[in-house]
Parts: sequence; structure tokens; C-alpha cells
Amino acid sequence: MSEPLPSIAQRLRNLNERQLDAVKKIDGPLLVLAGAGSGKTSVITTKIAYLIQTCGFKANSIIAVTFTNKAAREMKERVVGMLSKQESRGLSISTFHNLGLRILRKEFRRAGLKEGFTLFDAQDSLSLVKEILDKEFNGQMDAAAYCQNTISNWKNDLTTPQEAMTNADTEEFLLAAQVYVQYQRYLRAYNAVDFDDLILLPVSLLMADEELRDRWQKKVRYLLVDECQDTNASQYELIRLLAGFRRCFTLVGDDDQSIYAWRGARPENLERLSVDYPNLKLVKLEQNYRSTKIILKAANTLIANNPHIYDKALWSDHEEGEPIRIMVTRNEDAESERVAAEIQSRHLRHEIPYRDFAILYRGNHQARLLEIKLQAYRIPYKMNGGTSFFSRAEIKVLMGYLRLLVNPSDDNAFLRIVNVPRREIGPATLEKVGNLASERGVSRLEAAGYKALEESITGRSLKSLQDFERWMLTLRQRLESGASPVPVIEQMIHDMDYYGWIQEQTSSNKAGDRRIENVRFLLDSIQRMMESAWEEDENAGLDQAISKLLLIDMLERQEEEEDEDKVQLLTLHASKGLEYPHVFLIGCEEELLPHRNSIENDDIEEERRLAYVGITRAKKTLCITLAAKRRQYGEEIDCMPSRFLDELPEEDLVWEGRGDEGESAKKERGQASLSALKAMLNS
DNA sequence: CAGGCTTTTGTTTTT
DNA sequence: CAAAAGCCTG
Repeated sequence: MSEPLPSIAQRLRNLNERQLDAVKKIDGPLLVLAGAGSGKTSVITTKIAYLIQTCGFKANSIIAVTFTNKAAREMKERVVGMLSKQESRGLSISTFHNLGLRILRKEFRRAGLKEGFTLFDAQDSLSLVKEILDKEFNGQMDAAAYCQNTISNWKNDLTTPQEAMTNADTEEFLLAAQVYVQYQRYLRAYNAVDFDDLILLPVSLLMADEELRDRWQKKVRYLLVDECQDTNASQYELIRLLAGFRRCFTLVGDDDQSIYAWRGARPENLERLSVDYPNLKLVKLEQNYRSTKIILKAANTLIANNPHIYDKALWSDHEEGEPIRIMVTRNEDAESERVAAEIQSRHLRHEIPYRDFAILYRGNHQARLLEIKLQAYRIPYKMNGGTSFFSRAEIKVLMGYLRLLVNPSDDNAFLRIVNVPRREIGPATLEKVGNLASERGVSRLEAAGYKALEESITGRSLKSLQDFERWMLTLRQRLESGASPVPVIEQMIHDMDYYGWIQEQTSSNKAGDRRIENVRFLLDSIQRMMESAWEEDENAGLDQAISKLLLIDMLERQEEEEDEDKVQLLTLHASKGLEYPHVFLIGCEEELLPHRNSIENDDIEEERRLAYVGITRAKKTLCITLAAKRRQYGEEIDCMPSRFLDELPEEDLVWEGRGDEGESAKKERGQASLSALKAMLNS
């Protein structure tokens, strides 16, 4: 009993006039300025369906890019729901980084990479920078983070190591530039790329190689980009290169929601677009379908304090809604407590499901206290962006093994795991291996098998080192002779008694079981990934599965599968693109919401946009909290209310806990804690 | 070489 | 006040 899918004509009827303009413009460059909650996702998804069903585009000739996996997945789900299986085959909706990876997997040889190259995450690249500083610059270790950051910025700006060297005009820049040169050399030697390379390398390839550029430009007939105010210089260049002479694309963005300038995003790209493409068509989406009038007005009033590239006037025909509550509490403890009590009481009194609440905050550490209080009230919650799946020790170690298995040149992985679990291979031994490796110009793993080591390394260490090398070799040979990867991995796990080691490392059996489950989950995901790659007819290899998995937030995926009714905890950054009926925005204080560093750097505008993003997540109610005192570094600090509170329309705010609240608010609060108390007794 | 202990360091935001 | 890094002993 399959319901007939709504026809594309019906879907188009659900759009407003502006949205329809945006969908129907298909023959040239288009920029859609989409205010918060103006239905831009509908525009993008409907447009993809329209391109395929009405305009006869093949799904595999359309590329859509977003910034987060969550957004990409959601979008793909919606589009696939509109199309038949036939029609949606080969449709590519992914993040920028996934797209770059896909290009690189096809063209890696031209970028000087070998089969099975690995993807370095932020931690890997930091330890690589440290290694370089240690070896080549006699240990200016304190500069590591700075160098890493500077190098990343250069890459995002398409600055080559040579250019960085030439332009370095301070001591710091010079050091960073020198490290940059070495860093790229080491990366290639390790047969590895970092996150930024996923964009940078495809861009350089497309620029340098005409044949390759031609091929990709022929392949990509239409391009759609979401959140394009967040594109950095290299991503913008990638768009231009892929769009090519055809110049057919839809970019969607909102300069008021640009909150990633700190990692190289260039909201000016929106402006530059009309220079680079003089016949650019501009469509503004200004009707907000998400929030109440009061919430929208507050957001508009706040953001009016920022300068604008394009003027926008968001309006809504929803009802006025409730005023915005501002809760002032004694300290951060009371703040979390009040939020938890409030949620529990509203859940019980109005039967609002937990999933309708979101708590937003500036920094991840703020979630700690919340977790404690929510647990105390037995409120189920889901934290987004906490410890990522891949930073869990048991996963990190196993990933190290997998990387080394796939890419024996990956010295970083080698160093991370040779002695985990303990094999009595310590720093002294490893140094000798390292020396030999650089002497002979081979990887550390390969050097570990060399006879020459027998002179400098003694008994036990030598033996376990050689055993290790031979063991890895055997496993790799099995993989190369076409064995299916997961059984090989299972063999490996068995050989080193990995599960036993995990249990040993873990205080309680229960926690150990949980960790083993995580490992199993990783194996499952690899298996699934291999199967789906097979279906898509890509040449499926373990290396591809691994780097794809690294780009996906698995934690998210894991929990998405359960149909959960949980309060959502997220950072303001992570909340972009999402919406919730009831939003709590906590920690609205000077030095925290305009963050201290941003105040110092005079970077208030981006902080204001961050607050704007937070406010515009709310559909029905918004509650902003702040504490009078807060613990910091052990001592109690007096907090000032955020300047952004002064920029909200006063007539729509209701203050609580400031000493001048009305009787009704006090009564409400009493009731809130009473209900919460009952809830605790019941459970 | 490993594990436990003391000292020191430090808090944006993330693909 | 916490986590991480460094120090020292078995």
C-alpha cells in the first residue's frame, strides 16, 4: 500500500513566491539570501527534485554540499523521500570535506599520494607539528598549537609553504612557515593528508591540470551549496572550479549566521560572488516560518546592531507568543538546577516531550554541570559534540592499528600503537628505530624489520619489535590477497587480546563491556560501509571506509538510531540549522557569551551573530539564563549580564531572580520545584 | 619500563 | 577545581 508520492507540482505549490523563484532559476548563478527559519532547506531539497524530475538532470550530475554531516544526511533523506530509487541513484549530497575526499580518492596519484593514504585528524597533525619542532627546531614545543593553527589558516587561504616563507615578516610567522614546509614534507612521507588538504589538494589539482578539470566540470552539471557564508577561500575556489564555464549553481547563505570566521570562513564571499559573476541573480527569503513574533523581533533587534552586507527584513505571520524569560541565578550551580527543574516541571505539567527542549551554551565545559543536574532529576538528555566517538581511547587505539594496516608509511599511527597494549617497546628503542628510518628514508614500521637494528637494540625489546613488524606484515598480506577486511581485523584483535586489554584498563567490568561494544560498533560500521560502497559501485577498500568514517560523526549516528525522547544539549555553534520548540540559552554573561577572547580582539560582531543564531533556534519559547557568580580556576568570579541583553526589546522580556519579580513568577517557580520534587519521588 | 605520585597548566567555537 | 604533563620509585 504505497501512498503515491506528491508530485513535483504539488510540492512547488507549497512554496511561497520567493522560494519558487529560487527553485525555478536553473540557468545561471543564483544566490539565495535566506534568513533564519525561512525554509531554505525546503528550497534546496525541492530544487534538487525539480532538477531531476522536471528538468531532466541525472542525479549523478548534481552535487550538493553542506558543512555538517547532520545537515547533509537530513537533506539527503528529504530528497530521497521525494524521488524514486531510480531517480535518486548516484545523487551526491555531502559535506565539503567528503566531496574533497571523494575527488582525492580518484585523483590521489596526481597529488603525489599512494594507495591507502590516511587522513590525519587534528590530534595527529598536532603531534606531527610537535615532532617537527622537536626534531628540526630543537624543541620550541610551546609554539606547537600556534604553528598548527597558522598552518591551517594558510591552507584555508590557499597559501603555499613557499609563499608563507616569502611573506613571513615576524619571528613567529617565520617559524610557522618553516614548520609548514617540513609539515607538508612529512605528511607526504607518511602518505597522509590533513583536514585542510581535503579541500586544498583538489583545488590545486583542478587548477593545475586541465584534463582533470575538464573531466570534473563535465561531470558536475549543477551545484548547490548550503551555508555559503561559512565557506573559506579554498572552498570558494573549489566551487568556482567545479562550476566552471557552465556557471550553473545555487548558493544559499545568510551573513547574519556567519559564525566560523575564526576558522577561515569568509562571509565576504557573498559579496565577491556578484563581482565574479556579474549576471548573478539574487533572491531574498524573508518570511520566517519558525518562530513567534516576539522571538523574531528580539532576534532582529539584536542583529540590527551589526553592519550588514545585504539588508534583510525578516517577518512572520505566527502569533505573538510568550515573552522571553530572563532568569538570574546566584551561581552556575543554581543556573543548571533551575533549568533542569524548569524542564521537568514543564514536561510533567504540559506533557511536553523532552525532545522539544534544547539547552544551548557557548563552551562545551558548560555542559558538565547540566549533565549532573539533569541526571539528578532523571531527565534523559543527549549531548551533541562532547567527547567524539573517535576520541575514546579504545577507538583511537584500534583506528591506529587500522591505519597502519592500510598505510604502513603512517609513522604517526605506528608510534601511537606499537606499545599499546604494552610490548616493552619504550622511547629508547623507538628513537633508534626512528634514526634508522630517517637514515634509510623508509617508514618506521619498515625499519623495525631491518637487521641493522640488532646492533643497537637488545634482547626483549628487539624481539617484540620484530614480532610486531612480522605480525603486521602477515595481516597486511592477507588483506592484499583479497581477504575481506573485517575478519582480518577480528583476527588482529584476537591476536593481541584487545578485549582482554580493554577490560584490564577499565576499572569496572561494566565500563569495559561498554568499551568493547564500542569497538564492535566500529567493526559493524566498517562492514556496513564496505557493503554500501559496493552497492554504489565504488572501488571499495578498507582505507576508504576508514577515512570516510573519520569524517562522519559516528556518535551522532549511533544515537540517532534509537528513537529518542531526550533533551538536547548543544553548543551554539552546533545548533545552527536546527530548531526546537523550547530553547534555553544559558550563561548569558560578559566574558562568556561575548567570550573574553572576542572582547579582547574586538570581535563582538561574530559573538552577536552567535547569540542571534541561538535565539532564532526557538520556535515557541525562549528562556535566557545568567549567573551572578561563577567558579573559575577555583575562585568565585562576579559576573556581569551580557551586553546583548541590553540589545533586546525590553518590553518583551520578563526578568526573574533579579529581586523585582512579580508574584506570579514566584508562584510559578515554587510550583516548578514542587513538581520536580514529585518527579524525583516517583522514580 | 610501568605505574603511581606530584606539579603545573589552563577554558571558545569544529570539519 | 580539574585534567594533563612531568617526576620518581619499584
